[in-house]
Amino acid sequence: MSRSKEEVVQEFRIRSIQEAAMRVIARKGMSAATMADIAHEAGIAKGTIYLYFRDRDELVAKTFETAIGELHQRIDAALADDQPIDEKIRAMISAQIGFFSENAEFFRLYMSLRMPEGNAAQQRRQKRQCAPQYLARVNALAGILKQGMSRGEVRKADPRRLALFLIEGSIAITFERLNEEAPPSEEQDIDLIVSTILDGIFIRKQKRSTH
Amino acid sequence: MSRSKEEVVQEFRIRSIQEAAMRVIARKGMSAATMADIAHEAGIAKGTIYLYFRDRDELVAKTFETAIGELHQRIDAALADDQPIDEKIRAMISAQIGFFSENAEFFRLYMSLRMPEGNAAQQRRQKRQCAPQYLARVNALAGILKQGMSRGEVRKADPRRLALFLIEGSIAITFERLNEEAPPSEEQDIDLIVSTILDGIFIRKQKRSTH
Amino acid sequence: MSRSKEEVVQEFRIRSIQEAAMRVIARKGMSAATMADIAHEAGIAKGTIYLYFRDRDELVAKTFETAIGELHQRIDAALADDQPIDEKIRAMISAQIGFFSENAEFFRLYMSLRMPEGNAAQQRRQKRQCAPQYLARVNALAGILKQGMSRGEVRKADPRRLALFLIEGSIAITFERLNEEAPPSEEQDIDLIVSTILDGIFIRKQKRSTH
Amino acid sequence: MSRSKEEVVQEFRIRSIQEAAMRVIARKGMSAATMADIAHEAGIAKGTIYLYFRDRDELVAKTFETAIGELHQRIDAALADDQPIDEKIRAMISAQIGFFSENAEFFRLYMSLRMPEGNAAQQRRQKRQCAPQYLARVNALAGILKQGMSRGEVRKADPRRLALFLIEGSIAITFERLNEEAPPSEEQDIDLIVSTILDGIFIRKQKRSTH
DNA sequence: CATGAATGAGAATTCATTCAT
DNA sequence: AATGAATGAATTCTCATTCAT
Repeated sequence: MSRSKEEVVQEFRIRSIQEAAMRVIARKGMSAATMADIAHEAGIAKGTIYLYFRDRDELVAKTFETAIGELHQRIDAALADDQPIDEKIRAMISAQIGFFSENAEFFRLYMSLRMPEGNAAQQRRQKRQCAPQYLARVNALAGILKQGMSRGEVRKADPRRLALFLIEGSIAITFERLNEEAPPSEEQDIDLIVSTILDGIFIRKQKRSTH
Repeated sequence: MSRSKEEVVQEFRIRSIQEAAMRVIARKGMSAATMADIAHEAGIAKGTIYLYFRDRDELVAKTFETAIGELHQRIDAALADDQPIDEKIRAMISAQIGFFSENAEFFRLYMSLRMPEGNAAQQRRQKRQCAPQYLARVNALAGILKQGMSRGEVRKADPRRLALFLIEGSIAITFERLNEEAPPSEEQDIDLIVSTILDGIFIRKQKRSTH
Repeated sequence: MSRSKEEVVQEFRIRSIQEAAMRVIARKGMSAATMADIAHEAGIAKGTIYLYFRDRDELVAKTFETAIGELHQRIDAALADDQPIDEKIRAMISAQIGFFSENAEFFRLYMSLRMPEGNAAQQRRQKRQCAPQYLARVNALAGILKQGMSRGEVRKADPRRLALFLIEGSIAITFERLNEEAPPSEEQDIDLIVSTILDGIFIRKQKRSTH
Repeated sequence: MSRSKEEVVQEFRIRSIQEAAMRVIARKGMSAATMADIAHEAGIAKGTIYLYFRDRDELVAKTFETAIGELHQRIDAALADDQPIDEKIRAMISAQIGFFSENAEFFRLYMSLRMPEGNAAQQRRQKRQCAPQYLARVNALAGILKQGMSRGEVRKADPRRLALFLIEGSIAITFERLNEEAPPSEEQDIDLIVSTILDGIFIRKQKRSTH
C-alpha cells in the first residue's frame, strides 16, 4: 500500500514533468526548450528533473515515447477489430487525427523527433527508442494492406511504401488542421483522406466503363 | 567587369558556405551543427561566415531557400507544360524524387526546417523565409488539382489538403528510398505513387460494374 | 540505563557513518566523495548524517580526528614508557606503520587533510580541528628528541624540524608499503627507518678511526 | 617568423593561465578553485581557458607538470655533476628548498596532487601524467644511493625506500619553512637535513670508539 | 576582405542541505 | 529519530558573435 502510494507520486511526477516538457517544446521548439524552462513550467526545481531522468536526452526521448504510446494504443485498437479494410483504414486515420487534435502541443515534439539529430551515439539511441514506435505503426498498416492484397481487395504494390505514403500524407493534413483557425470537421477530413486513399483523385471515365 | 568578378567571388563564397552548412547539418543534425563546424567544413574562418550572413538563423534559412530553389525550378518546369493532369503529377513527383536523390544531404535540413521552431518572433521570421518555399509548392499543386476539378478530371475535394497529402506522402517514400541500401528504380516508385494518387489503393469490384 | 542505551546507539551511528566516510573517501577521493555516497555506504539516509554532524566539513574533520585518535594512543603508549630514546623512536615508527597497515583506507583521508584548503575562515577552522592532531604528534616526538639532546644522546638540532623530517619520511615508506603487492615485513621497514634515523645513510670511514 | 610569433603568444597564454591556476589553487585550495576564479585571476574570460585546455582536469594536470618540470631540471642538474655523494645530496636538497621557496604558491598544488583523487579513469590519467614526475625524482635519488652502496659509501638498504624517506622528510621541512614567519636561512636547514641524512640523529658513544 | 582568438551569456548538471512526513 | 524527495546555488563547459590584426 505505502509502496504503491510512493509509486503513484513518482508516476505523477514523471507525468507532470513530461507534460511540462511537451508544452515547452511545443511553445519554444526542440532546441530552445531548456531544462530551466521545463522545470519552471512543471513548477519544480531544475534539480528535481534529474531525480527522474538521467539527462535532457532521456527526458525528451521518454516524453516522446510516452506521448506516442497513447496514439499507438488507439491505432492498435482501430486495427484489431475484424472489420473490412476500408473501415480499418478509416478507424486508423480517425485515431490519428483525433489524437493530434487533442494533443496539439505534442505535434511539434513529434515532428522534431522524426528526424534523428545529434552525434552517432545519440542517433543510435534514438533509433532504438523513437523509430520503433513509428515503424510499428507503419508495419501494422503495411500488414493490413498486405492482407488486403492477398484477398484481392487492394491493388498489388509494395505494402510498406503504401503505408508510408498514407501515414505521412494523413499526418500532413492533421498538421494543416492544427494551423487552421477554423478547420473543417474531423469527419470531413477523414472522409477526404480515406476516399483519396481508397479511390485516388482521378476520375477515369473510360476506366469505369471500358475495363 | 571587375565588379562582376567580385560578384563571382562573392557568390562562390556564399555557395560554398551554404553547401558546407548543408553537409554539416545533414551529418550532425540541426542543433548540433555549430558555426565552427560549418566554417571548418567550408575551409574558411568562422568570422568569414558573418561577412555573408547576418547570423546563424539567416545562414540556415538562406541555405534552405537556395537548396529548395532548384527543386522548385524543376517542379515549375514540370507543371508549366500543357500536359494532361496525370502527366503533370507524374512530372512533379519525378522531380521531387530525383531532386532528393541527388541532394540526399539536403534532406535532413529540409526535415528540420519544415517544423518552425523558436518563439513567436522567430517563428514570424521563419514563416517569411522558409515556409513560402514550401507553400509555393503546395499551392502550385493545389492549383493544378483545382484546374483538374473544374475540368471534371479530378474528384472534388479541398485542393490544398489533397496537395499536402500527395506531397508529404511522396516525401515519405523519398525518405524511405534514402534509407534503403538498394531502393527500387526511381521509375518504380514514381509509378507506385502516381497510381496510388490517381486511382487509390482499393479494388472496388461492385463499383466498376454498377456505375 | 535507558540513557546509556541511547548513547550506545548514538555512538554506533557516529562510528558507522565515520567508517563509511573513510571508505568512500579512500575509494573516490576527498572532493569526489559525496554525502549521498557516504550515506549509501553507511546504509542510512542522507538526512540522517545531519543528525550527527553539522555539515560535510564537520563530518570529515571528526572522522579524521577519531581515526587518528587511535594512532595517537598507540604513539602515546610508545613514548610513555621509560625506555631509551632509540627504543622510543622504534616504538613510535612501529605504531605508525602498524596503524596505517591496519587502516589503509584512512590513508587517503589523512593525506587529503594534511594540506589545509579553502579560504582563510575555513583554514582557521581546519587548523582548530585537524592540525592539532598532527602537531601533537610532531610535538611529542620533538619533546623526546629534545630530551635526548639534553641528555647528550641526540645531536643538537631544531627538534621540531627533526621530528617533521622523521615523521614525514616514515609516512612516505608507510605509503609505499600500501602500494606494494608484496611489501617486506613490517619489521624490516621499521629497521630501515630506525637505523636511518639514528645513524644516517653514510659510512664515514675516517670518522670511525679518528674519533 | 609569423608562425613563431603566434606560438609565442600561445605559450604566453598557456603560461599565464597556469600561473593563475597555481595562485588560485594556492589561495583557495584544489577543490575550491573554480574555472571562473582562475579566469578572473588570469584576467581573461572563462571560455578562453578552454581554448588552451580541454577541461579542468587537464588544466590542473598540465599546470602541475609544467611547475614540477622546473624543479626536476634543477634536481637533474644537481645530480648530473660528478660529485661525491654527500655533495649530490646536498645539491638536491638545496634545489628542492630553493624551488619551493621561490614558488611557495605551487606548494599546495604539489601537495594536493600527490594524492590521486577522482574516479578510476581520472586516477589512471593522473598516474600517467603526474606520478612519473615524482617517481623520476625518487628513482634518480635511488640510483645515486645505489651507486653509493656499491662503492661502499652508503649503508646497504633498499635504495628506493631510502630515497622516499629522504625526499618526503625534506619536503616536510621545506613546507615548515613556508609556514614560518621567520624561517632560519636556507643554508641552516640544508645543513640540518643533509647531516641528518648522512649521519642520523644519534650520538653512539660506544660505536665511534669500539667499532 | 579574411582571420581566429577572445568573449561571456547561457545551458546542463551536481550535490550539500533542508524539511515535511 | 529517520527518511529521502526537493531544492537551487554553484560549477563546468559551449558556442554564436565580435573585433583587432
